[in-house]
Amino acid sequence: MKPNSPKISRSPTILDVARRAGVSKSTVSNVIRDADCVAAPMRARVKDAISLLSYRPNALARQLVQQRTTMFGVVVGDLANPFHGEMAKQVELHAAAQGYRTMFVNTQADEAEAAGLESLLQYRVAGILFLAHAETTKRARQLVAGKVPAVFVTCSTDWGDVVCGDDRRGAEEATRHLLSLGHRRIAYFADPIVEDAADRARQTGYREVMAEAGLTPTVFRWRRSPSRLFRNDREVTPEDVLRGKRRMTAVFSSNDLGAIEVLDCADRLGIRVPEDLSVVGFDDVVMARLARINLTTVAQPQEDLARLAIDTMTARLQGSLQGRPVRRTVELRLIVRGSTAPPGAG
Amino acid sequence: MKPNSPKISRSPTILDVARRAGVSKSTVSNVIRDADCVAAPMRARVKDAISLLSYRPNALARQLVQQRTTMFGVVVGDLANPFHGEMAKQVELHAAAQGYRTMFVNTQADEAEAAGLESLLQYRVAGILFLAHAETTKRARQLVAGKVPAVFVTCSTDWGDVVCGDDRRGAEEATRHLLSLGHRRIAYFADPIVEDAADRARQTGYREVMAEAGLTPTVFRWRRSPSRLFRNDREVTPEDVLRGKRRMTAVFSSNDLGAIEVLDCADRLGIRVPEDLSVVGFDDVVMARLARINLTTVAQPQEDLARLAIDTMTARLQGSLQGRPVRRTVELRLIVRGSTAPPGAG
DNA sequence: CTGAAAGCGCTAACAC
DNA sequence: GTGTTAGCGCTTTCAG
Repeated sequence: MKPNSPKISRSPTILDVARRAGVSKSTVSNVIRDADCVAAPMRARVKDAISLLSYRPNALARQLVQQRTTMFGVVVGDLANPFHGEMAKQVELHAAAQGYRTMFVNTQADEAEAAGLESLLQYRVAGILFLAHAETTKRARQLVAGKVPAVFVTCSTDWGDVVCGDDRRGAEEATRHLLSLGHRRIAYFADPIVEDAADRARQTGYREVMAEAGLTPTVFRWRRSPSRLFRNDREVTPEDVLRGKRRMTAVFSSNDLGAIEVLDCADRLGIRVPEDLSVVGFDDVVMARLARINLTTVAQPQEDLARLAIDTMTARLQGSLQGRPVRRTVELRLIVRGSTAPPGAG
Repeated sequence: MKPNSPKISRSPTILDVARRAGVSKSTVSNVIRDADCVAAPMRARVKDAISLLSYRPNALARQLVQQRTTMFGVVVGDLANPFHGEMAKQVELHAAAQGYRTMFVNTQADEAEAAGLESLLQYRVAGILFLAHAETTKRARQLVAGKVPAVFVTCSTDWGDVVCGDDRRGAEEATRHLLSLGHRRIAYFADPIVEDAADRARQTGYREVMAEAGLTPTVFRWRRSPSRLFRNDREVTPEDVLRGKRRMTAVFSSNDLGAIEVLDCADRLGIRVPEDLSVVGFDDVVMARLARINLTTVAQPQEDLARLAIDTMTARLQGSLQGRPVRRTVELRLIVRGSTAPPGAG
């Protein structure tokens, strides 16, 4: 109604700044974008007006007109999982260092993932980083493939760039470590929360080294809630595996959480680690370092992985990386702690 | 140059859909916003066009014109910390359930926090949730106070809504538990990563119950990297505290991570838990449940905290909550596990 | 119930 | 160097 009643406390726009400084919109725009075509005194005047009004550029408007955003979508399996939490942190850190904000999408349920991805795409994120991904999910592919670059960290796919550790070599090293200690009956325990491709690679490393040594690989798989152990879809108890004459003397777990579960079982069954049972994990989560856990494990260099992932993403965005998906791996190294020893060391 | 060369694979806009369906822009808009003023056949025609072109609304454009976004900023101290990881997960989940996306800002360094907040404000986030906050940071206040609603979860301030556990009562209960087991020399160990206000409240609970029982409170504080213990700014070793005639028989730690650190020390010093030393933590991180840790602790109901935080935020946004900052607390409860026992139980 | 028109705050040519 | 102008993709009055 009253034409000159000011809208209360609307945040100032570039136009307000321009009026205040007595210049035009574009001069202000030039100043805030650090364009080099503005005279020093003019620039100072504009900057004064900016801080006077405490003007803050509207990223939405800018990105709308520029037709590109500086946001990444990050799909993370479960932030409560310490490995994912740490990875997420590193990814956010490196993205921020490159001027990108991150939108997180927690997922586990398939439906949530699809909805989350859809929403990320509506925000026109510049790219999507997958810190977890079920390969079986064809949905993700049809949703994002070709629209924005996707890079998969610590998980795998054939339709996007992949950054991960050399899982197979890592598993080989772990298995060799157990062999060199004198173990012969070494089991592989698969935790289903490990991505399929990573699990396969680790399993392959394990199987190969076992075969080389003339030993039979034995693979078990956890099923969650409540935790139960399966071999070839036949349920077996941890007791079956860890007790008796034909018992396993060592377990190589596909991740640290699984390894810690094995420690728990051992404790319950009164089996001593490492005297009666050696355990090796994978990831080197912070927890693994605790004196009470003290787990021998294959360390994943989370910071390197995150940096490489962000670098790959920005390379795609700048066009310095083009064409077919690439796969970049980093070396893994075994950290020997107190959960492994020669069999019968007690 | 060639006026009819189509821009290659630009994502379709509302206008493309309108043309394809032979209607006007606003009709399409009415359809995608589920406005009830569109005839069924028309709506169907538009929907066909939408899926034909696989049109996806541009959230940036929408939010620019609506002058409000559906994004929350989330300031998180350290995602690698399992308590924060879990909280972050719950917050993301509940925000998503209310139709809000979350932008995470990792912080620890003061500078990073300011830069992160600035960037969140440029994105015009609808509100900011603090999952960690150093009260000393006056910067945050001048940056966000009055601009967008802020809610502080598990940390405190006087310039925004606060959602947290009843730290004092929780600490009282923990201390009483130790007293009732027969302990008299009970120390409080403060971990500096716990927010100041929370630490104060927990300490108060501890001191009060000690005083009631006619006992002297004894407070120690960790300093990080390398972990060293201080009392009144005088360095003392864990050995001083946990060994000898005047040794403490119980430790109440301001968080689980600190409590686990105490377990580590005990292990190194050959002190048995709980026979020679009882330990109580705070938070109930997943780790605390491990058989090897098995920590008695005050549980924070992370999901309740997250839900309450999001509810508070949305209430502010809808205007159903107005005026001065509110403080909402949830009850905490003690989980008794294996790290506590009567003194000299061995 | 549908369509035309006016912006949201900003950038990016392109004249002056 | 600086100002003018035309949109970015969408919502939202307001006439038909």
